[in-house]
Amino acid sequence: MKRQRLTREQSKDQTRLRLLDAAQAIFMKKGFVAASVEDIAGAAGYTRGAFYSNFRSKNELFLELLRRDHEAMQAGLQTIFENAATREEMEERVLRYYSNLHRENKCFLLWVEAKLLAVRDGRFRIRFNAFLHEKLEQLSAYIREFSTRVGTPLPLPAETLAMGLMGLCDGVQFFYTVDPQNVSSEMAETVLAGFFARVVFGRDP
Amino acid sequence: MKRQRLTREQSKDQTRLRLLDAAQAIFMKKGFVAASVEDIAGAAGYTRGAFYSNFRSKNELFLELLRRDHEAMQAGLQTIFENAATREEMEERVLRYYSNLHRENKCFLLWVEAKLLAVRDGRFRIRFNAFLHEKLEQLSAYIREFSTRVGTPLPLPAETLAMGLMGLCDGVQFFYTVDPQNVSSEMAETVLAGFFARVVFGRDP
DNA sequence: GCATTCTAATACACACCTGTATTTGAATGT
DNA sequence: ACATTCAAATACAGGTGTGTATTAGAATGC
Repeated sequence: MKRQRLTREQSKDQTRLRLLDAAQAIFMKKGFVAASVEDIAGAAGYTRGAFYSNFRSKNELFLELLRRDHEAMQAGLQTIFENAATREEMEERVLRYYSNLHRENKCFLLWVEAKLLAVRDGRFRIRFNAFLHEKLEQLSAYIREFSTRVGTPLPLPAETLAMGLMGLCDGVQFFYTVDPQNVSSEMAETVLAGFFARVVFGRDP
Repeated sequence: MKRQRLTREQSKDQTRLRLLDAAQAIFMKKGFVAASVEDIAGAAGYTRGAFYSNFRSKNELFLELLRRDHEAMQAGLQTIFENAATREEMEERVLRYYSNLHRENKCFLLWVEAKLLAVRDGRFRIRFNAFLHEKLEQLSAYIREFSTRVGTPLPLPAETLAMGLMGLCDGVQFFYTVDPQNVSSEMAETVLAGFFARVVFGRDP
């Protein structure tokens, strides 16, 4: 266990990372607006000096946070289509992935906060919407890919399906997040699976 | 145009109403957390004294605001089923209502803010979830009513349909609200109508 | 080893908000 | 008319936050 001296770059990267992780936790707990720069720096074990030396503003840090999660989710999506199999297996895999999204998606609240910020801050909106747009396009591409692989034409245009499925998932997850007492994880799954199967496959799950 | 002296009760009701309307506007513009009691009172043409004399807290006022909108929406929903008609006309009416919700729903952002607050404030959550729960139950009831009227069994349990449809609508409207440039009102309508028709009617709109 | 460079801490000056306590003045009741 | 009551304004006593400017000290380079 050698704790050797860190070079400047290593040290700064470490600080940056700790600030990002701390900010994520604080944003989850208190919300973006209520989270102060002091809270974040403090939770990471620094003072505001470290924060402003690493990020121009809270918004800047937030976008970085979203970029991290955006890339992670993109990577997760990619794995579904690897190791192609029979049509039945593909359908089953896609359905299970979709109807369990609400359990995985740890950063959901972050994206909701970001959307609200985007509504009110034009600068932020431009950069944020780039993520949303990319997400929609990637999902559309996967949907087309799926259609080709299973050899069935799509019931609706890929873009329409993409937006509907993302919207549905977000909407249902919001219910689940706000009121897990009444809206159980199983209920959310039932809804997602039910709608997905009817819209995409035209049958029951 | 007689501007006669107001009685105490009238005057207080007026103040209360102005505060509520001002708060709604401010919450929309700046968000609930960023809105200060001073902002609200100021926008209504009063000082904080008037605010605290009419509401216990910002949360309290917020719940009142939600109650107003909740009742208005409930009333809107009720009108669809009045003047029963043929099966085709009913389906058409329901479909049009649903796929245009995102245009009417002026207070959408208020409900998003409320959900975020509910996640973080236990007291608020209990009272807020009562609204959500009631909304879900009412919608389920209407769905059952619809099924009876058109004489077709439901493709999914009424509760499942209710949650899915509400979630879908919320999710799609969020896209539309955040990025109306890329996600047009027509696009939102297409998605809502497409999903609704496939899930509920098992056919294209 | 000494000067330089850069990260993070600290100092500063100011802005804004909260909730309660007290006061003011208009509406009410007799 | 006069005393009472109540809505809303104002006074008060803090508390928290911001961003910049300056400083301290460790890493780097010669």
